[in-house]
Amino acid sequence: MNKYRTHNCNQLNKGNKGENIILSGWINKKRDHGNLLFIDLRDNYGLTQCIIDKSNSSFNELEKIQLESVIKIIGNVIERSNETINSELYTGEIEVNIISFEILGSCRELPMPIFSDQEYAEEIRLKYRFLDLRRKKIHENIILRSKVISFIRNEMNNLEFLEFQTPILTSSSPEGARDFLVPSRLNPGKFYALPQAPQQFKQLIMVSGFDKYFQIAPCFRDEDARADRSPGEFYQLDIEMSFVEQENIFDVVEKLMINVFKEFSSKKLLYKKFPRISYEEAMLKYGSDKPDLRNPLLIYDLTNIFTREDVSFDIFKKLVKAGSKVRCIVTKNTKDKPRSFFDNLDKWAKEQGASGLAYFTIERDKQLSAKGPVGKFFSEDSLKEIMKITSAVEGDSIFFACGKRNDVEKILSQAREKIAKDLDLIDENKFAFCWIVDYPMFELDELTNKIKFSHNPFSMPQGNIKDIDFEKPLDIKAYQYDIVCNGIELSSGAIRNHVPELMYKLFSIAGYDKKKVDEKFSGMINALSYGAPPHGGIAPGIDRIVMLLANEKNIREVTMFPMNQNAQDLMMNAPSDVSDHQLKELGLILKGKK
RNA sequence: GGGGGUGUAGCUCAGUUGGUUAGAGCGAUCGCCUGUCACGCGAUAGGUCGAGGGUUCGAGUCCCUUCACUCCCGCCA
Repeated sequence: MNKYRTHNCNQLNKGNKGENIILSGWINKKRDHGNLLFIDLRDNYGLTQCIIDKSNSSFNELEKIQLESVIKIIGNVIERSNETINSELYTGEIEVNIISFEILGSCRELPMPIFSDQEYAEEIRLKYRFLDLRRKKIHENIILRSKVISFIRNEMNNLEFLEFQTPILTSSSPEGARDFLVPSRLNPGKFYALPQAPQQFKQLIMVSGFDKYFQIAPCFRDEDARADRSPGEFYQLDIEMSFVEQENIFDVVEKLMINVFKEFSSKKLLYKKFPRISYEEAMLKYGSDKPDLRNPLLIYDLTNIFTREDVSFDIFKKLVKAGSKVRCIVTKNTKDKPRSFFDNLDKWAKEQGASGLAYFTIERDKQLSAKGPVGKFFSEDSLKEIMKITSAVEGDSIFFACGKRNDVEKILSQAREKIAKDLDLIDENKFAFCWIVDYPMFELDELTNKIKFSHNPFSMPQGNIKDIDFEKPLDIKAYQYDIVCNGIELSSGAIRNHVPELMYKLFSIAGYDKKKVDEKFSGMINALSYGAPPHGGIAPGIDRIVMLLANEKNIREVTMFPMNQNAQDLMMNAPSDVSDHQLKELGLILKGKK
């Protein structure tokens, strides 16, 4: 108890009847009956209805006070009559009869209402974030975030992981995302980089012999935003363990995810044991390495159908001959869907930059036939073969895309989502987790046609080191894995390569000579040559986990002070100009603005 | 860097085929109202229709440019 309050705004009930109390909070809502005034007083914890009538000398002043002003109320608790009980409030059986009040913080006219379920332009929400955060839904999201982080920290502690901080000012790394750079005053012309992740540090922690590490780690990447990706900064549950295999990591993370999601959501887990899907299979069946497994639609490869004599769909046949792939999505029992359903999808695909989606529906008159604009090109036998490959039956429809493998994967992945949404196939009350495993170590850069790391250069290639065929680098798989939930990539991780010679070898394949590796990764490579344990880890994204738990589609809804899409903080005006003096001290000259 | 959407009162939105003085709800201000909990009733104020240019007798509406916000592609080892 202090001078501001004896109770919070979600505490009083019938048991407090007759007590003299003090409450402080924001004026959430006023209902003015002329000679009788109701005030809903709000704080972090809840609402309490307060009441005052004309006989009180404070009435006139209170009647005029702005919503969202902060006031202190001295009053007594009275029981409400049966008809006036509000069962939606914890404090709904009582109200506070106001004796006197005091303004603690007055409020100007609001740029946006607080007590409302309306949605507002992002610009105004971000500029007045401190007001936006008073609103119920987002206020609760931020509290949820706090609780989730606290729960995770507790779980990790119980599993005997040690929490360490790693540097925020570190060195720029050549791989990966763009770095945020910080000029060094003491080392003119040189720059720190903010860590994209504590990747090297957590490995060095293992080399230092600490065995099991975690951190709720800030990560900084100067890349463009998406709905599920904050520009600039985000948080990962960074984990690293020594003397482990892939399965040991899965075990820890799977249990952690199950505990977190059970604790904070009433939605059901679709799988108790998270399915493992190889990268290759994911790309084939879902067109993506972050498939939403709630979505029952699957992709099938029909390239070979277009080499048949009895299929006369010449456009596709020509493309297939030139190396294109044909893949399809089957929709069940859609024969009675209106023509517009099919045409809209074709139109939509074209809008996405694809060449469109060909389609037909399998029907039976006397014999099997394909109904739709391209149906006539398929013989009955070819239809049977298609049905065999795709498990399609009469009444189902088939949507085709043809093109380069990457392009087909991409458009069909998007089409899977789009069709499932249109047909309402996704159960929003489920969480579908899965592991994506067996990532390739390298991939071909489409622009330069050179081999590059497809994921993390520090990953351990699969198989016995002596048996790895370095002549076929694109065939090398890595102990590299992602965890995905409802189509959102929650994290990726890997068993690390702790063998320096092997590291040099892999880097050389990606075009880095020994000198460059020594230069760019000196801390790392040096450390590995002084007795490094086998180790591995993972780093689930905290923001995205909370986003899923809060049932939000946008990461700003679970971020207290987010930046806008252009990486600006509209409340704090960041980024901002700096003084000439500051620039001079840092040895920087600006070339001028655009 | 590219593509889509949005931009009208403090807030959320409507505004027909280009046609008189640009509307509504909430909020604000003023008045009435003693049991509301999205209280109710009445009145008043509040507009560079994001900005600039163009077409037209006439533009919120059509065209061009541009800005802001947002979604997507690229990017994100």
